[in-house]
Amino acid sequence: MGAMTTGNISRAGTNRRRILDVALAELLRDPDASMDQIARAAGVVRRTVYGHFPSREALISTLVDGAVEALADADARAREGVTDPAESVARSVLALWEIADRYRLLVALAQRTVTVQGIRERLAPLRANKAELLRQGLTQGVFHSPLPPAALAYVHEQLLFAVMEAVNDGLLAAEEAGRSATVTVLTAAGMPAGPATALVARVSEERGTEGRTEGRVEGA
Amino acid sequence: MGAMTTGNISRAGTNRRRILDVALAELLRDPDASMDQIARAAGVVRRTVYGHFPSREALISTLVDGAVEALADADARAREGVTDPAESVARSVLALWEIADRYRLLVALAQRTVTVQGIRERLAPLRANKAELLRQGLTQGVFHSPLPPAALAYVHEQLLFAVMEAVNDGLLAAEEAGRSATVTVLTAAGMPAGPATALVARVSEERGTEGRTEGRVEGA
DNA sequence: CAGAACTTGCACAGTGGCGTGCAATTGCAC
DNA sequence: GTGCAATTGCACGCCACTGTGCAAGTTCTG
Repeated sequence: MGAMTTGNISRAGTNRRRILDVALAELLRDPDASMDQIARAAGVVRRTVYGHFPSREALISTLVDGAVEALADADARAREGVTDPAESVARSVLALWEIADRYRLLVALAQRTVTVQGIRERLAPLRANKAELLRQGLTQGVFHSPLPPAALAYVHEQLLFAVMEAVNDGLLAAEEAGRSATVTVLTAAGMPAGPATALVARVSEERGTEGRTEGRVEGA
Repeated sequence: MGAMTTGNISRAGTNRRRILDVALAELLRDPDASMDQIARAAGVVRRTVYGHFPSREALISTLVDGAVEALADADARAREGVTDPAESVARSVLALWEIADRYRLLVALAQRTVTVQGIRERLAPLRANKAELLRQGLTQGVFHSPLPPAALAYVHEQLLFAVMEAVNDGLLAAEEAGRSATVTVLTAAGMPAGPATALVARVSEERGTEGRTEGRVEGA
């Protein structure tokens, strides 16, 4: 009884596919989604999922492999025959975007672990400040970007994370990283590389000298 | 017996502080780190942690609040009295970086959920391709960046994630997003905004017409 | 030294997830 | 219809983690 929920599409293949699709969505919405959550979301019982995938890990592996393969293919196809680096990058990104867009709702939300979720939430005020700053810059013509200020603020935030990770992985010296990150943030906002570099050099010089009040913050 | 492990620094305050420090590291290395892992890493028994923080959530909250407060302060101080947007952004980022650097090992690694971890791992080959491409562009003078190619590849990857999230949050139209993201990637690599925009317009136009082979991919 | 504050070690109940086994049911194919 | 494959609905056992209680220590403070 009660087999009217989503209709029994049955015939394994279809179900397996559906499980994979739904699992992608569920898992990236919440990386800790349980097998039961996934199963229910797929309109299926937990036991059935185990019928298709021996373990949680196997399911995830299948998922990731598929996505990455699609991305790699798109990237390769987009770039074949193109020699100019800039055009190559452009084609690559555009192609990747099309694929990634399918996973957009998913991949992007994947960054929201419980922990990271909380952090970025409380970072919202900072981001708002930065957005306002960017808006001014765009209006004054100091910056140029097709992105709205708020989106640019997101970009800046993630950009800093990226540079941090680069430092962690030894791709970049920690001392240089701050200035490099700053220059990159400015250029990402559409400021020409030359002036951006000069500005950062000047400001960072200033900070190095006059800025040193030597005291520690008093608070806890 | 056996109280010789790390030496009993005792006197609560010190311990509480240490627990917070270590917890930050552990939690951001693995957002699902258990109270036991944290306690052990702090050279303390699980029960002791509960002596300082009533629950896991309370611990995390304390942590995040502290970090965010520090960041907000630094940002505010760096920007006071500065009117030029570009300089303001530069000062802000440099200041934030100093603070964030403390959490670098931590925050950056936070993105490595088990799920995300696997994804980015298998994305490595793609990233390597892109790094090589960027290297060429830098050599040829098409791109300009203080970052080494490999680090720039990280930046590009995260940048795409950022734009995806912006789309998800309704800050940006999905159709425009691909092109905007591409322009931003190019400018972040140091390409001037004007040419970047033109290039993307041309390429994306091309893709729109000639590129449409209308067929779906045959594979699974 | 005495007492207070803090830590430890152990034990406990509760919860929630994983992976498996098995019998019953449902649907598809021939 | 008969058979076959997949799905279902329970049933487990197992493990890891959370929070709490309590009786020992241990170390600092006065």
